[in-house]
Amino acid sequence: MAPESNNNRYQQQRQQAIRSAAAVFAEKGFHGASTKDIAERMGIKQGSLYYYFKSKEEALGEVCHYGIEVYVDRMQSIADSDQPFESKLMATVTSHLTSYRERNEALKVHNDERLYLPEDKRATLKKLGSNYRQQLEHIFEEGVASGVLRESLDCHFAAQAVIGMCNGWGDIIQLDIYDIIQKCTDLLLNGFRERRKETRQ
Amino acid sequence: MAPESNNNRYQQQRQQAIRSAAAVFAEKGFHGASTKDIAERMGIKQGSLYYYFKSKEEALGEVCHYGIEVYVDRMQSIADSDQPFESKLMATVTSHLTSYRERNEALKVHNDERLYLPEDKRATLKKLGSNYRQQLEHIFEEGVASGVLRESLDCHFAAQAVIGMCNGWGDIIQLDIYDIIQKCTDLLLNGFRERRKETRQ
DNA sequence: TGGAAATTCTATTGATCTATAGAATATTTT
DNA sequence: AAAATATTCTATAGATCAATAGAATTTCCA
Repeated sequence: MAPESNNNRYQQQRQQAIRSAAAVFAEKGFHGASTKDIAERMGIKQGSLYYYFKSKEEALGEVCHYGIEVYVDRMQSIADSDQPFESKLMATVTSHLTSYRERNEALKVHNDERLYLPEDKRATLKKLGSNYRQQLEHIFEEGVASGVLRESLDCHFAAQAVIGMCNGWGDIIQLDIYDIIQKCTDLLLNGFRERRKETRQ
Repeated sequence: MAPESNNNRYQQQRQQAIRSAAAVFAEKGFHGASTKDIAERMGIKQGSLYYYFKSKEEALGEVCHYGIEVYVDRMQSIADSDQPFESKLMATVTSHLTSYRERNEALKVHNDERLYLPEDKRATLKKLGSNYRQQLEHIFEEGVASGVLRESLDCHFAAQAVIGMCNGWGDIIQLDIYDIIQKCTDLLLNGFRERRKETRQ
Protein backbone atom coordinates (compact mmCIF):
# COMPACT_ATOMS: atom_id res chain seq x y z
CA MET A 1 0.00 0.00 0.00
CA ALA A 2 0.95 3.63 -0.41
CA PRO A 3 3.01 5.37 2.27
CA GLU A 4 1.54 7.45 5.09
CA SER A 5 2.49 11.10 4.62
CA ASN A 6 5.29 13.34 3.37
CA ASN A 7 7.80 10.60 2.89
CA ASN A 8 11.23 11.53 1.72
CA ARG A 9 12.52 8.11 0.83
CA TYR A 10 9.40 7.26 -1.09
CA GLN A 11 9.70 10.39 -3.19
CA GLN A 12 13.34 9.72 -3.92
CA GLN A 13 12.74 6.14 -4.92
CA ARG A 14 9.84 7.20 -7.07
CA GLN A 15 12.06 9.70 -8.81
CA GLN A 16 14.53 6.91 -9.42
CA ALA A 17 11.72 4.83 -10.86
CA ILE A 18 10.79 7.64 -13.22
CA ARG A 19 14.34 7.91 -14.46
CA SER A 20 14.57 4.16 -14.95
CA ALA A 21 11.32 4.18 -16.87
CA ALA A 22 12.59 7.06 -18.98
CA ALA A 23 15.69 5.12 -19.93
CA VAL A 24 13.80 1.95 -20.80
CA PHE A 25 10.98 3.70 -22.67
CA ALA A 26 13.55 5.71 -24.63
CA GLU A 27 15.36 2.56 -25.67
CA LYS A 28 12.46 0.22 -26.38
CA GLY A 29 9.42 2.43 -26.70
CA PHE A 30 6.39 2.29 -24.42
CA HIS A 31 4.89 -0.90 -25.77
CA GLY A 32 8.23 -2.57 -26.35
CA ALA A 33 9.34 -2.01 -22.78
CA SER A 34 8.16 -4.33 -20.02
CA THR A 35 7.63 -3.48 -16.39
CA LYS A 36 10.23 -6.16 -15.70
CA ASP A 37 12.79 -4.15 -17.70
CA ILE A 38 12.07 -1.04 -15.69
CA ALA A 39 12.14 -2.80 -12.35
CA GLU A 40 15.39 -4.57 -13.12
CA ARG A 41 17.04 -1.32 -14.10
CA MET A 42 16.35 0.09 -10.67
CA GLY A 43 17.24 -3.15 -8.92
CA ILE A 44 13.87 -4.33 -7.72
CA LYS A 45 11.46 -7.04 -8.85
CA GLN A 46 8.69 -6.57 -11.38
CA GLY A 47 5.82 -6.66 -8.91
CA SER A 48 7.47 -4.12 -6.62
CA LEU A 49 7.24 -1.45 -9.26
CA TYR A 50 3.53 -1.19 -8.57
CA TYR A 51 4.34 0.29 -5.21
CA TYR A 52 5.32 3.45 -7.12
CA PHE A 53 2.95 3.42 -10.09
CA LYS A 54 -0.57 2.16 -10.27
CA SER A 55 -0.01 1.24 -13.92
CA LYS A 56 2.59 1.24 -16.65
CA GLU A 57 0.64 4.05 -18.25
CA GLU A 58 1.01 6.21 -15.17
CA ALA A 59 4.76 5.71 -15.39
CA LEU A 60 4.69 6.96 -18.97
CA GLY A 61 2.78 10.03 -17.89
CA GLU A 62 5.31 10.83 -15.20
CA VAL A 63 8.23 10.41 -17.58
CA CYS A 64 6.69 12.73 -20.16
CA HIS A 65 5.96 15.34 -17.55
CA TYR A 66 9.45 15.06 -16.12
CA GLY A 67 10.82 15.66 -19.60
CA ILE A 68 8.81 18.68 -20.59
CA GLU A 69 8.71 20.58 -17.31
CA VAL A 70 12.29 21.74 -17.70
CA TYR A 71 11.54 23.33 -21.08
CA VAL A 72 8.54 25.11 -19.79
CA ASP A 73 10.13 26.52 -16.67
CA ARG A 74 13.10 27.91 -18.53
CA MET A 75 10.94 29.42 -21.24
CA GLN A 76 8.95 31.17 -18.55
CA SER A 77 12.10 32.83 -17.20
CA ILE A 78 13.15 33.91 -20.65
CA ALA A 79 9.76 35.29 -21.55
CA ASP A 80 9.53 37.20 -18.27
CA SER A 81 13.03 38.61 -18.54
CA ASP A 82 13.91 42.00 -19.89
CA GLN A 83 16.39 41.40 -22.69
CA PRO A 84 16.55 42.50 -26.31
CA PHE A 85 15.16 40.14 -28.92
CA GLU A 86 18.47 38.65 -30.03
CA SER A 87 19.29 37.62 -26.46
CA LYS A 88 15.90 36.05 -25.95
CA LEU A 89 16.21 34.10 -29.15
CA MET A 90 19.63 32.78 -28.28
CA ALA A 91 18.50 32.01 -24.75
CA THR A 92 15.57 30.01 -26.14
CA VAL A 93 17.74 27.99 -28.48
CA THR A 94 20.23 27.41 -25.69
CA SER A 95 17.54 26.37 -23.26
CA HIS A 96 15.92 24.05 -25.75
CA LEU A 97 19.11 22.30 -26.74
CA THR A 98 20.55 22.01 -23.23
CA SER A 99 17.23 20.74 -21.90
CA TYR A 100 17.23 18.15 -24.63
CA ARG A 101 20.71 17.14 -23.63
CA GLU A 102 20.09 17.07 -19.88
CA ARG A 103 16.85 15.10 -20.04
CA ASN A 104 17.49 13.35 -23.32
CA GLU A 105 15.70 10.13 -22.49
CA ALA A 106 12.63 11.69 -20.93
CA LEU A 107 12.25 14.21 -23.74
CA LYS A 108 12.65 11.55 -26.38
CA VAL A 109 9.86 9.66 -24.64
CA HIS A 110 7.74 12.79 -24.45
CA ASN A 111 8.14 13.44 -28.15
CA ASP A 112 7.72 9.89 -29.42
CA GLU A 113 5.46 8.08 -26.94
CA ARG A 114 3.12 10.63 -25.43
CA LEU A 115 0.40 9.75 -27.91
CA TYR A 116 -0.09 6.46 -26.09
CA LEU A 117 -1.31 8.29 -23.00
CA PRO A 118 -5.02 8.51 -22.19
CA GLU A 119 -6.81 11.57 -23.50
CA ASP A 120 -6.82 13.67 -20.32
CA LYS A 121 -3.13 13.29 -19.56
CA ARG A 122 -2.29 13.98 -23.19
CA ALA A 123 -4.36 17.15 -23.07
CA THR A 124 -2.41 18.40 -20.06
CA LEU A 125 0.89 17.89 -21.82
CA LYS A 126 -0.46 19.46 -24.98
CA LYS A 127 -1.37 22.56 -23.06
CA LEU A 128 2.19 22.83 -21.75
CA GLY A 129 3.57 22.39 -25.24
CA SER A 130 1.37 24.94 -26.92
CA ASN A 131 2.04 27.36 -24.12
CA TYR A 132 5.71 26.97 -24.89
CA ARG A 133 5.10 27.58 -28.58
CA GLN A 134 2.97 30.62 -27.89
CA GLN A 135 5.57 32.20 -25.67
CA LEU A 136 8.16 31.70 -28.36
CA GLU A 137 5.77 33.16 -30.89
CA HIS A 138 5.35 36.17 -28.65
CA ILE A 139 9.11 36.67 -28.49
CA PHE A 140 9.12 36.85 -32.27
CA GLU A 141 6.28 39.38 -32.17
CA GLU A 142 8.37 41.53 -29.87
CA GLY A 143 11.24 41.20 -32.32
CA VAL A 144 9.06 42.50 -35.10
CA ALA A 145 7.72 45.32 -32.95
CA SER A 146 11.20 46.42 -32.00
CA GLY A 147 12.21 46.59 -35.64
CA VAL A 148 14.80 43.84 -35.49
CA LEU A 149 12.67 41.45 -37.53
CA ARG A 150 10.81 42.09 -40.76
CA GLU A 151 7.24 43.29 -40.64
CA SER A 152 6.09 40.46 -42.85
CA LEU A 153 7.34 37.68 -40.58
CA ASP A 154 4.87 34.86 -39.88
CA CYS A 155 5.60 34.44 -36.19
CA HIS A 156 3.62 31.24 -35.91
CA PHE A 157 5.69 29.70 -38.66
CA ALA A 158 8.88 31.04 -37.08
CA ALA A 159 8.16 29.46 -33.71
CA GLN A 160 7.32 26.13 -35.30
CA ALA A 161 10.46 26.18 -37.40
CA VAL A 162 12.68 26.86 -34.40
CA ILE A 163 11.15 24.02 -32.42
CA GLY A 164 11.45 21.63 -35.36
CA MET A 165 15.04 22.58 -35.99
CA CYS A 166 15.99 22.22 -32.33
CA ASN A 167 14.32 18.83 -32.02
CA GLY A 168 16.06 17.54 -35.11
CA TRP A 169 19.39 16.76 -33.43
CA GLY A 170 18.88 13.13 -32.48
CA ASP A 171 22.10 12.11 -30.77
CA ILE A 172 22.74 15.55 -29.36
CA ILE A 173 24.77 14.06 -26.57
CA GLN A 174 27.69 13.64 -28.95
CA LEU A 175 27.67 17.14 -30.42
CA ASP A 176 29.32 20.44 -29.66
CA ILE A 177 26.22 22.12 -28.41
CA TYR A 178 27.53 25.68 -28.26
CA ASP A 179 28.56 25.47 -31.88
CA ILE A 180 25.04 24.42 -32.82
CA ILE A 181 23.46 27.14 -30.71
CA GLN A 182 25.58 29.74 -32.43
CA LYS A 183 24.85 28.44 -35.91
CA CYS A 184 21.12 28.03 -35.31
CA THR A 185 20.78 31.57 -34.03
CA ASP A 186 22.78 32.91 -36.94
CA LEU A 187 20.64 30.98 -39.40
CA LEU A 188 17.45 32.30 -37.88
CA LEU A 189 18.59 35.90 -37.95
CA ASN A 190 20.60 36.09 -41.15
CA GLY A 191 20.03 32.99 -43.25
CA PHE A 192 22.75 31.34 -45.28
CA ARG A 193 23.02 33.83 -48.11
CA GLU A 194 26.21 35.77 -48.78
CA ARG A 195 25.95 38.99 -46.82
CA ARG A 196 25.68 42.30 -48.68
CA LYS A 197 27.25 45.46 -47.42
CA GLU A 198 25.11 46.56 -44.52
CA THR A 199 23.54 49.97 -44.93
CA ARG A 200 20.61 51.26 -42.95
CA GLN A 201 17.85 52.18 -45.30
CA MET B 1 3.56 -21.43 -49.18
CA ALA B 2 4.90 -18.66 -51.37
CA PRO B 3 3.63 -18.27 -54.94
CA GLU B 4 5.31 -19.74 -57.97
CA SER B 5 6.77 -17.01 -60.15
CA ASN B 6 6.13 -13.43 -61.30
CA ASN B 7 2.72 -13.14 -59.78
CA ASN B 8 0.82 -9.96 -60.33
CA ARG B 9 -1.93 -10.47 -57.83
CA TYR B 10 0.49 -11.49 -55.13
CA GLN B 11 2.53 -8.35 -55.60
CA GLN B 12 -0.54 -6.16 -55.52
CA GLN B 13 -1.87 -7.76 -52.38
CA ARG B 14 1.53 -7.50 -50.75
CA GLN B 15 1.62 -3.81 -51.54
CA GLN B 16 -1.77 -3.50 -49.92
CA ALA B 17 -0.40 -5.32 -46.89
CA ILE B 18 2.48 -2.86 -46.67
CA ARG B 19 0.13 0.08 -46.76
CA SER B 20 -2.07 -1.47 -44.09
CA ALA B 21 0.95 -2.12 -41.93
CA ALA B 22 2.09 1.47 -42.44
CA ALA B 23 -1.24 2.80 -41.23
CA VAL B 24 -1.37 0.57 -38.17
CA PHE B 25 2.28 1.05 -37.21
CA ALA B 26 1.88 4.81 -37.60
CA GLU B 27 -1.10 4.82 -35.29
CA LYS B 28 -0.01 2.36 -32.61
CA GLY B 29 3.73 1.98 -33.04
CA PHE B 30 5.51 -1.23 -33.97
CA HIS B 31 5.17 -2.95 -30.61
CA GLY B 32 1.74 -1.56 -29.92
CA ALA B 33 0.35 -2.86 -33.19
CA SER B 34 -0.66 -6.49 -33.51
CA THR B 35 -0.62 -8.61 -36.62
CA LYS B 36 -4.35 -8.98 -36.04
CA ASP B 37 -4.76 -5.20 -36.41
CA ILE B 38 -2.90 -5.21 -39.69
CA ALA B 39 -4.74 -8.19 -41.09
CA GLU B 40 -8.13 -6.80 -40.14
CA ARG B 41 -7.35 -3.51 -41.84
CA MET B 42 -6.81 -5.32 -45.11
CA GLY B 43 -9.77 -7.60 -44.57
CA ILE B 44 -8.05 -10.94 -43.96
CA LYS B 45 -7.44 -13.02 -40.85
CA GLN B 46 -4.39 -12.76 -38.64
CA GLY B 47 -2.76 -16.00 -39.75
CA SER B 48 -3.15 -15.16 -43.43
CA LEU B 49 -0.83 -12.21 -43.10
CA TYR B 50 2.08 -14.62 -42.93
CA TYR B 51 1.49 -15.46 -46.53
CA TYR B 52 2.95 -12.04 -47.33
CA PHE B 53 5.50 -11.53 -44.57
CA LYS B 54 7.61 -14.10 -42.83
CA SER B 55 7.49 -12.00 -39.67
CA LYS B 56 6.08 -8.80 -38.25
CA GLU B 57 9.60 -7.42 -38.34
CA GLU B 58 9.81 -7.98 -42.07
CA ALA B 59 6.63 -5.98 -42.47
CA LEU B 60 8.23 -3.11 -40.56
CA GLY B 61 11.23 -3.23 -42.84
CA GLU B 62 9.07 -3.04 -45.94
CA VAL B 63 7.09 -0.12 -44.58
CA CYS B 64 10.23 1.84 -43.73
CA HIS B 65 11.69 1.21 -47.14
CA TYR B 66 8.46 2.17 -48.86
CA GLY B 67 8.54 5.43 -46.94
CA ILE B 68 12.07 6.51 -47.60
CA GLU B 69 12.49 5.44 -51.21
CA VAL B 70 10.44 8.36 -52.47
CA TYR B 71 12.73 10.88 -50.76
CA VAL B 72 15.81 9.31 -52.12
CA ASP B 73 14.64 9.05 -55.72
CA ARG B 74 13.53 12.65 -55.85
CA MET B 75 16.73 13.90 -54.26
CA GLN B 76 18.69 12.02 -56.89
CA SER B 77 16.88 13.88 -59.68
CA ILE B 78 17.46 17.21 -58.01
CA ALA B 79 21.13 16.57 -57.40
CA ASP B 80 21.64 15.41 -61.00
CA SER B 81 19.77 18.34 -62.46
CA ASP B 82 21.34 21.50 -63.77
CA GLN B 83 19.70 24.34 -61.87
CA PRO B 84 21.06 27.25 -59.88
CA PHE B 85 21.40 26.81 -56.13
CA GLU B 86 18.21 28.60 -55.15
CA SER B 87 16.13 26.32 -57.36
CA LYS B 88 17.78 23.20 -56.00
CA LEU B 89 17.16 24.32 -52.46
CA MET B 90 13.53 25.03 -53.08
CA ALA B 91 13.14 21.79 -54.99
CA THR B 92 14.60 19.91 -52.04
CA VAL B 93 12.28 21.52 -49.52
CA THR B 94 9.35 20.92 -51.85
CA SER B 95 10.30 17.31 -52.39
CA HIS B 96 10.81 16.67 -48.71
CA LEU B 97 7.52 18.19 -47.62
CA THR B 98 5.42 16.68 -50.40
CA SER B 99 6.97 13.27 -49.84
CA TYR B 100 6.14 13.58 -46.19
CA ARG B 101 2.59 14.42 -47.11
CA GLU B 102 2.16 11.71 -49.74
CA ARG B 103 3.59 8.90 -47.64
CA ASN B 104 2.84 10.36 -44.26
CA GLU B 105 2.22 7.09 -42.46
CA ALA B 106 5.15 5.18 -43.89
CA LEU B 107 7.55 8.07 -43.27
CA LYS B 108 6.33 8.51 -39.73
CA VAL B 109 7.03 4.82 -39.22
CA HIS B 110 10.46 5.16 -40.81
CA ASN B 111 11.38 8.04 -38.53
CA ASP B 112 9.98 6.69 -35.29
CA GLU B 113 10.13 2.90 -35.49
CA ARG B 114 13.08 1.96 -37.67
CA LEU B 115 15.29 1.50 -34.63
CA TYR B 116 13.35 -1.68 -33.82
CA LEU B 117 14.65 -3.31 -36.99
CA PRO B 118 17.49 -5.83 -36.87
CA GLU B 119 20.96 -4.42 -37.38
CA ASP B 120 21.43 -5.27 -41.05
CA LYS B 121 18.13 -3.83 -42.25
CA ARG B 122 18.73 -0.75 -40.16
CA ALA B 123 22.12 -0.31 -41.74
CA THR B 124 20.61 -0.40 -45.23
CA LEU B 125 18.15 2.32 -44.35
CA LYS B 126 20.84 4.34 -42.63
CA LYS B 127 22.88 4.29 -45.79
CA LEU B 128 19.95 5.67 -47.78
CA GLY B 129 19.41 8.38 -45.20
CA SER B 130 23.00 9.52 -45.01
CA ASN B 131 23.21 9.46 -48.78
CA TYR B 132 20.30 11.84 -48.79
CA ARG B 133 21.97 14.09 -46.27
CA GLN B 134 25.24 14.07 -48.17
CA GLN B 135 23.59 15.03 -51.42
CA LEU B 136 21.88 17.92 -49.69
CA GLU B 137 25.21 18.89 -48.15
CA HIS B 138 26.74 18.87 -51.61
CA ILE B 139 24.04 21.20 -52.89
CA PHE B 140 25.02 23.65 -50.18
CA GLU B 141 28.68 23.31 -51.17
CA GLU B 142 27.75 24.23 -54.71
CA GLY B 143 25.87 27.22 -53.33
CA VAL B 144 28.98 28.39 -51.54
CA ALA B 145 31.16 27.79 -54.60
CA SER B 146 28.82 29.79 -56.80
CA GLY B 147 28.97 32.72 -54.41
CA VAL B 148 25.33 32.63 -53.41
CA LEU B 149 26.10 31.41 -49.90
CA ARG B 150 28.69 32.66 -47.45
CA GLU B 151 32.18 31.19 -47.47
CA SER B 152 31.96 30.40 -43.78
CA LEU B 153 28.85 28.21 -44.05
CA ASP B 154 28.99 24.85 -42.27
CA CYS B 155 27.31 22.75 -44.93
CA HIS B 156 26.95 19.72 -42.70
CA PHE B 157 25.08 21.81 -40.18
CA ALA B 158 22.99 23.38 -42.91
CA ALA B 159 21.86 20.03 -44.30
CA GLN B 160 20.97 18.75 -40.86
CA ALA B 161 19.04 21.90 -40.04
CA VAL B 162 16.97 21.67 -43.22
CA ILE B 163 16.08 18.08 -42.58
CA GLY B 164 15.16 18.76 -38.97
CA MET B 165 13.03 21.74 -39.93
CA CYS B 166 11.22 19.83 -42.67
CA ASN B 167 10.52 16.87 -40.39
CA GLY B 168 9.13 19.12 -37.69
CA TRP B 169 5.70 19.56 -39.26
CA GLY B 170 3.80 16.76 -37.60
CA ASP B 171 0.29 17.00 -38.97
CA ILE B 172 1.41 18.32 -42.31
CA ILE B 173 -1.71 16.94 -43.95
CA GLN B 174 -3.66 19.86 -42.58
CA LEU B 175 -1.31 22.64 -43.67
CA ASP B 176 -0.87 24.88 -46.67
CA ILE B 177 2.24 23.23 -47.93
CA TYR B 178 3.24 25.79 -50.55
CA ASP B 179 3.14 28.51 -47.95
CA ILE B 180 5.51 26.51 -45.77
CA ILE B 181 7.82 25.75 -48.66
CA GLN B 182 8.07 29.41 -49.49
CA LYS B 183 8.71 30.46 -45.91
CA CYS B 184 11.24 27.72 -45.24
CA THR B 185 13.25 28.63 -48.30
CA ASP B 186 13.14 32.28 -47.42
CA LEU B 187 14.28 31.56 -43.88
CA LEU B 188 17.19 29.48 -45.11
CA LEU B 189 18.39 32.10 -47.53
CA ASN B 190 17.64 35.33 -45.72
CA GLY B 191 16.79 34.67 -42.10
CA PHE B 192 14.19 36.61 -40.17
CA ARG B 193 16.08 39.84 -39.67
CA GLU B 194 14.87 43.13 -41.08
CA ARG B 195 16.52 43.49 -44.46
CA ARG B 196 19.06 46.23 -45.05
CA LYS B 197 19.45 48.05 -48.30
CA GLU B 198 21.09 45.66 -50.70
CA THR B 199 24.40 46.84 -52.10
CA ARG B 200 26.92 44.62 -53.79
CA GLN B 201 30.21 44.88 -51.96
C1' DT C 1 14.47 -2.76 21.98
C1' DG C 2 9.84 -3.56 20.47
C1' DG C 3 6.13 -2.44 17.69
C1' DA C 4 4.29 0.11 13.73
C1' DA C 5 4.77 1.58 9.23
C1' DA C 6 7.07 1.24 4.85
C1' DT C 7 9.11 -1.37 1.30
C1' DT C 8 10.06 -5.42 -1.34
C1' DC C 9 9.21 -10.14 -2.64
C1' DT C 10 6.81 -14.40 -4.36
C1' DA C 11 3.30 -16.50 -6.75
C1' DT C 12 -0.35 -16.39 -9.69
C1' DT C 13 -4.21 -15.07 -12.90
C1' DG C 14 -5.97 -13.96 -17.12
C1' DA C 15 -5.15 -11.91 -21.25
C1' DT C 16 -2.74 -11.14 -25.53
C1' DC C 17 0.45 -12.01 -29.10
C1' DT C 18 3.55 -14.15 -32.79
C1' DA C 19 4.23 -17.79 -35.62
C1' DT C 20 3.15 -22.44 -37.59
C1' DA C 21 0.67 -26.42 -39.59
C1' DG C 22 -2.63 -28.25 -42.13
C1' DA C 23 -7.36 -27.97 -43.85
C1' DA C 24 -10.52 -25.45 -46.85
C1' DT C 25 -11.59 -22.48 -50.56
C1' DA C 26 -10.71 -19.86 -54.64
C1' DT C 27 -8.36 -19.05 -58.93
C1' DT C 28 -5.85 -20.36 -62.99
C1' DT C 29 -4.38 -23.57 -66.34
C1' DT C 30 -4.69 -27.63 -69.08
C1' DA D 1 -14.41 -29.96 -65.98
C1' DA D 2 -10.37 -31.74 -63.85
C1' DA D 3 -5.98 -30.88 -62.14
C1' DA D 4 -2.76 -27.78 -60.35
C1' DT D 5 -1.62 -23.82 -58.09
C1' DA D 6 -2.55 -19.83 -55.16
C1' DT D 7 -4.82 -17.78 -51.37
C1' DT D 8 -7.20 -17.71 -47.07
C1' DC D 9 -8.90 -19.91 -42.94
C1' DT D 10 -9.02 -22.43 -38.40
C1' DA D 11 -6.85 -23.97 -34.48
C1' DT D 12 -3.27 -24.05 -31.51
C1' DA D 13 1.40 -23.99 -29.27
C1' DG D 14 4.38 -21.43 -26.63
C1' DA D 15 5.78 -17.32 -24.80
C1' DT D 16 5.37 -12.85 -22.56
C1' DC D 17 3.22 -9.49 -20.00
C1' DA D 18 0.42 -6.27 -16.73
C1' DA D 19 -1.55 -6.23 -12.58
C1' DT D 20 -3.00 -8.11 -7.85
C1' DA D 21 -2.85 -10.26 -3.25
C1' DG D 22 -0.72 -11.46 0.59
C1' DA D 23 3.58 -12.90 2.84
C1' DA D 24 8.25 -11.53 4.18
C1' DT D 25 11.53 -8.25 5.20
C1' DT D 26 13.39 -3.82 6.24
C1' DT D 27 13.27 0.77 8.19
C1' DC D 28 11.74 4.08 11.40
C1' DC D 29 10.35 5.83 15.79
C1' DA D 30 8.87 5.89 20.59
